Amino acid sequence: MKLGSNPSLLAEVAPSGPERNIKESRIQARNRERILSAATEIFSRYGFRGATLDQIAERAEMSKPNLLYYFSSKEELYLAVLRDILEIWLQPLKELDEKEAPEHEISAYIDQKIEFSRLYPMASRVFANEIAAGAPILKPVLDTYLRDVVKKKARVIRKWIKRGEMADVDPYHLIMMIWAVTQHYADFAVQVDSLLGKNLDEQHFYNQTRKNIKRIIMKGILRN
Amino acid sequence: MKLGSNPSLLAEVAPSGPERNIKESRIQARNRERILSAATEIFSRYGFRGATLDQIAERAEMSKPNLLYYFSSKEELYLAVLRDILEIWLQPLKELDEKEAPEHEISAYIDQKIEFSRLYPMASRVFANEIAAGAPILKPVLDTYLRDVVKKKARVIRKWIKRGEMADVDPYHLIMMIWAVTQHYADFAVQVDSLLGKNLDEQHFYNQTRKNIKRIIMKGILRN
Amino acid sequence: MKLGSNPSLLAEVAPSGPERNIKESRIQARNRERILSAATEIFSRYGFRGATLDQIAERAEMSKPNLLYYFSSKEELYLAVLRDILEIWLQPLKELDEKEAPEHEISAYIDQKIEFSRLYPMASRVFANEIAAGAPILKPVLDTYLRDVVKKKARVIRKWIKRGEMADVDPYHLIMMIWAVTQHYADFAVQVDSLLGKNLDEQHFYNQTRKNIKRIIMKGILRN
Amino acid sequence: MKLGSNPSLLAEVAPSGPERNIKESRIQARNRERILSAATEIFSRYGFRGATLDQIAERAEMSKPNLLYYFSSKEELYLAVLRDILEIWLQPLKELDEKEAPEHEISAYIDQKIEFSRLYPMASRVFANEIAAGAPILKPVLDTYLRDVVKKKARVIRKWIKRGEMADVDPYHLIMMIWAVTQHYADFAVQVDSLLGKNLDEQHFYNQTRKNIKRIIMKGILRN
DNA sequence: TATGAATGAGACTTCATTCAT
DNA sequence: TATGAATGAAGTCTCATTCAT
Repeated sequence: MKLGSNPSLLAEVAPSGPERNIKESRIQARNRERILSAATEIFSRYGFRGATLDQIAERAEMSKPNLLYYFSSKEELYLAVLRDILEIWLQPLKELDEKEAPEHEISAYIDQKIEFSRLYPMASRVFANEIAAGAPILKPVLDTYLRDVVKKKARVIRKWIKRGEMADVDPYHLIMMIWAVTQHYADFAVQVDSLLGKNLDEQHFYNQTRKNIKRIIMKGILRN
Repeated sequence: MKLGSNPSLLAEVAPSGPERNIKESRIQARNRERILSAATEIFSRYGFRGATLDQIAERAEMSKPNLLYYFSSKEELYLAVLRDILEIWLQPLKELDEKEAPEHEISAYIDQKIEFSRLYPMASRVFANEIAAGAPILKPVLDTYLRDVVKKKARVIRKWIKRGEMADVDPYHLIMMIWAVTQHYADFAVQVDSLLGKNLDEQHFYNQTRKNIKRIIMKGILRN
Repeated sequence: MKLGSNPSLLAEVAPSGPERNIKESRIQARNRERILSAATEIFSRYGFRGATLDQIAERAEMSKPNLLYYFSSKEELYLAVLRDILEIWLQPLKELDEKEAPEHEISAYIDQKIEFSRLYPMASRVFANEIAAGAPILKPVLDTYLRDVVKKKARVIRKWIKRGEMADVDPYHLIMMIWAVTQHYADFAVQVDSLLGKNLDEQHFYNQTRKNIKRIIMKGILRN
Repeated sequence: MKLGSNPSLLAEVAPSGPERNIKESRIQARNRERILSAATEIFSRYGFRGATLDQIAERAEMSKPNLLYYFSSKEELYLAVLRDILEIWLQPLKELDEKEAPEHEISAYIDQKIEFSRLYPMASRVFANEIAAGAPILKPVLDTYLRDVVKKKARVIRKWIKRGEMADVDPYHLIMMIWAVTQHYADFAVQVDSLLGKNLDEQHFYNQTRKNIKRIIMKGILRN
């Protein structure tokens, strides 16, 4: 799934009409994508206020007024970026299946979260910044959409516990713990680099990371 | 330990002399403290760029030029805030003692980190924002000071492992995992609130949190 | 030659393309010129630090941010003004021709310098202020460009002396003397006014000036 | 004569009273002098607006409020500096004596002006800056005091001309020419340095200068 | 769809000056 | 006489946004 091309949360007018419009629509789609990608990068580096439309426009190889043709304000652009992120970010959680064994499901979930950190570290940091700043923009979405998704999955975990398939831990805390641990490698990347050195083989690093996280968490939720 | 009064990183002239000087020095100390406290709050809410000296000055009940009389630029103020935070933040880690049992030491460490999240959530968020933004200011400190402190403590953990007192986990990943999990409750407080509801008893909430985190991590590092 | 339209030192994109571009480029050229003219006036009156962008923008009938759209900082604007001045100022010197008689050449040079003082007294004063202040901005240009131009012309004068066509005076001192005397009437205009009264006919005044200066200098360098 | 200690133009309350006051008055005198000297240096480098009281106070090794105790505003301090300069600057002109031969008198005058440039280049530049900036502060003094002194001496020169002791040149232009040429070496020192190189022996340089200037001017005003 | 030009609202910072002691 | 503390006014510069084409 590509950032900036998520149709479910980002309202897009369905292009319908003569061929010329279709072509233009392709340009539009490409430009939107380029903008969102550039914005993600710049927002992740400088935060909402720190980022400037100039920087984003330059990264997207586009004039500032043209950028504002696609997203009519800085805030709107920021919101679009956040929505995209949230969707990809929640996708794996939605897939937790109570019919499967918790070991398998939770292990797979951790894998996917780490993969997200590896693939979209900048997106992850935009999200982290927004939340750490008190979610001025995203609060409503957190209070409704996020809350509902998590509530549903907490129920799944509770079922596993009731069935005696895993230890009796608070589902919410477990979920948050997994989030915290897996995102840490994206959000605090500089710090991680400072500690471990930057010259590590990325593939190897993420394997190590995965192994260590799983060793502790999976053992921690085993029924004893 | 109070924010803004840390003498080890923030150079403060020791007030010694006639009474008049002491009094003036007290004004200074009090003002510095008020500024640092106000700055922590504002920076945590809006990030470095998003925060304005106007806001900070108002919060500190002080004119802007007077604020700049104490900290000669926004960046210097920000740096002072970060230094203070880093020091308090690392203190508990420094206390890990290889002569004690790892269960006790790590348990105590987790307690202290959670306590920090509870007492200084805003400070924690300033730090998180800085790191997520790529640590433009703090990078040098991370690469030297932080790196050294952690290296020393990684050695302690490795000794415990060698002595067979705990499971064979990577010390760096363990430390980062504890950081990730304990800070999450400060840094992502809004998100936590959205999920758990805000009307929870703080005391009870942190007890729950502590219990759940420890249950998983302590079990996860048990020698099997 | 008009101030602010000097293409040799002040990079200007050559306008070439469809009519629309030409028109816009004309706006640019016109605005640049207006700004440089206004800046010369204000800088001459208040010096670099004393001048404010507000004043310059108002004189140029333009908003301050728009002014900064053309010259991205006060210093850049100042530099542009100085470069323009230096070029016009040195032009006449470059024309000294060793194949002609020194009387004719030096006489013509004095004429041109006085004319410059008459036409661009403000520009001359900006230059004088910069140099008197230690040339914080212009030093590098003086050390290279100016130095080279003068060195070349000193050689011309030495040739005249060798050929016995004029008295044996130091070329550098002669050139500086001419500068000093001719610029005085622009740079110290207020003082001149105070002494001679302001109600003098400008044409007549400059004729008098020219006559007196030439009488002394030309006689002074005659081979005896 | 020392800069900053000129009692004729700079109003000083005559200290009279008990011994203690006299002592303090000595401190006062010393401080005034130090301030004026520091101010001359800073004003010469940065102009009136460019200079800051902070810089001057630091150079004078004094706190800013204390400096303002002696000169109650920046403008007042600047005026004091200018008055001092003007006095020393005019002194030699006042000594032109019609009873002596013009060659001797004018030659001596040039000597003294060059000496002033050599001894007080910074003072000379403060003056130059003020005049080039339109003499916002000094205009009244120029219009009265300076005007009168020069008028008197112009009469002396006219007498010499009438008596046939020198060529028939305009006295005002002659005086201004001497000013222009002799001050040039102080006011445009950086430019002179750029052209001639800085590593010249100062003594030798000024001898050369004097020689060249006199050769031209003295020859120029000879009766033919 | 695209962009050069323009601007109002502010942000940081400096600085002469005053206050209180 | 001296100075730490404080501030109002102003200055440079940035930036999201709009205008005109």
